[in-house]
Amino acid sequence: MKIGELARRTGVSERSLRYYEQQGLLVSERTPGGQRDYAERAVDRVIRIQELFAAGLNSKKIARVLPCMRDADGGPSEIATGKLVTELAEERTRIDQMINSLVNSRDVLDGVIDAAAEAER
Amino acid sequence: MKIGELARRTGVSERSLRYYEQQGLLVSERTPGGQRDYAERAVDRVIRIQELFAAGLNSKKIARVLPCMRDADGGPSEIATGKLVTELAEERTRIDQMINSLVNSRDVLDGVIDAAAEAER
DNA sequence: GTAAAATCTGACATCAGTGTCAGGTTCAAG
DNA sequence: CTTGAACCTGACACTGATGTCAGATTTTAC
Repeated sequence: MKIGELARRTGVSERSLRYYEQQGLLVSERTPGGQRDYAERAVDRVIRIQELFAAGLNSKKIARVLPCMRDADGGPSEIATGKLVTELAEERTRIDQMINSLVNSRDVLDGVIDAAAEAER
Repeated sequence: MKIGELARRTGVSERSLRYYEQQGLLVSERTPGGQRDYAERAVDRVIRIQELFAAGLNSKKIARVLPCMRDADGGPSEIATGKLVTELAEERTRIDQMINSLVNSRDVLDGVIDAAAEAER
């Protein structure tokens, strides 16, 4: 599939898809004319990348993690080194805290929304 | 309490505290000499602000939400308008999606970490 | 073959919170 | 007093993913 379709199906801009490739996060075949041609699995991969970005990992770290995760089809093509595992454990902790923080914020917003509904009646 | 102590107790830099004040998110008394003097409740407030930032709200929106939330001591000093409620509901949806995304990423990292532990033995 | 749509590369802009530094003032302890 | 620590304002830099635009090329539809 070409870049336009991938962008549409993932909700990620073409700009970002090219950037991901430049950062070594995403690979593509090329047509004889030089246009990108993506495999079907690219869809899942792009979504994972987006999620990892949202989780606060930068592209360098994502590039190191990606080969270690189980792909849609097969098992992981690489095993994380001890150093990477340590770093990922830290990220994991951070993500956990982030989730707690988000849950708090969600509760706060709910409180404000409820108070407004309460006041209305 | 002065800015240094507040920074220490909240883990937020002095720079950020001054920025919050500039954005109308945080108020402070001033000593005769012009130095900031915070009330005890500022601690909780700063933490809330940080959480709302982490949840992706910008300072302008936070400034609108803050007066509508229940403070540590009393009830909310303002009730959210219909327009604000609509916006907050959207934010809430976004935060929910964000949480889901983070949970996914956490699971992915766990998978990588587990696979490494698995491989080691 | 032609025209429109899609894609290519490269460059520059943006966002918004935060880091950092400079030069000056205030505060608190001895 | 004096001195060092803490604080003040103002300004500039940065980060790094993403938006956007220009000009050229490829692809697709007719």
